[in-house]
Amino acid sequence: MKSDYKGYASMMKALGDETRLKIFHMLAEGELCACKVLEEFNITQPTLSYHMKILCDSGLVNGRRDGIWMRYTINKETYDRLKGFIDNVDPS
Amino acid sequence: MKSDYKGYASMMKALGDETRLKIFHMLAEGELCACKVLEEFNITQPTLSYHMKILCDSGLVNGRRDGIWMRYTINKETYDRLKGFIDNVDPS
DNA sequence: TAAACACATTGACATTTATAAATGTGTTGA
DNA sequence: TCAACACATTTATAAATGTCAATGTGTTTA
Repeated sequence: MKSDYKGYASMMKALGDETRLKIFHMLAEGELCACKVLEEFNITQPTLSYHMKILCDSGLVNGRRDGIWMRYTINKETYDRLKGFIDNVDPS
Repeated sequence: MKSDYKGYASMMKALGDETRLKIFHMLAEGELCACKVLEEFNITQPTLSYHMKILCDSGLVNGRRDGIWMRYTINKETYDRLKGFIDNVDPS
């Protein structure tokens, strides 16, 4: 049960970008398709796709195909693990 | 009270590196001087200094001079803000 | 089957990051 | 004052990152 620093660091890194952090917060409201996310930012579609890949690779976000669209949600299990990790840091 | 995404992203980025994440966890046990931290890693002193600067700049860590040594602690206030931010993401 | 749509991948590029070697700075003790 | 110590800063460099333009892929509909 030793801490998986590499995994947690990759989650932190995924959230350590302003665009991705905002996306993550948007997903907190519920599932969104890529096109809806894209509307909120001044970035190109390939750039969004790149960011979504990083979020998904970190495990914090799930993506599923729905016909034409990609719908994204927060992976609650991974997210809870991250919260647990963060909360267990108890500065004396 | 709009979210300071830039600030939170910089905290996440600070923790989004395995070395810095481990340092942060070490500091959770209490104050440490740079030399003690350095013992735990296979990095040079300038590299550690670089990482400590990033942690301090993010606001998550405080450093204070104590004679010859630099002693580091977790900045509880900033850390609590980060926890609050993370906890307020409520995936539906 | 072909066109249109939503998204992914590739290639290129500028910027940022992590690292070490060399050097600088501030503090203590002889 | 000088030497030694702990740490910071500078310089250089290789690797990673964020971005876009161009192109590829899979899906739906005409």
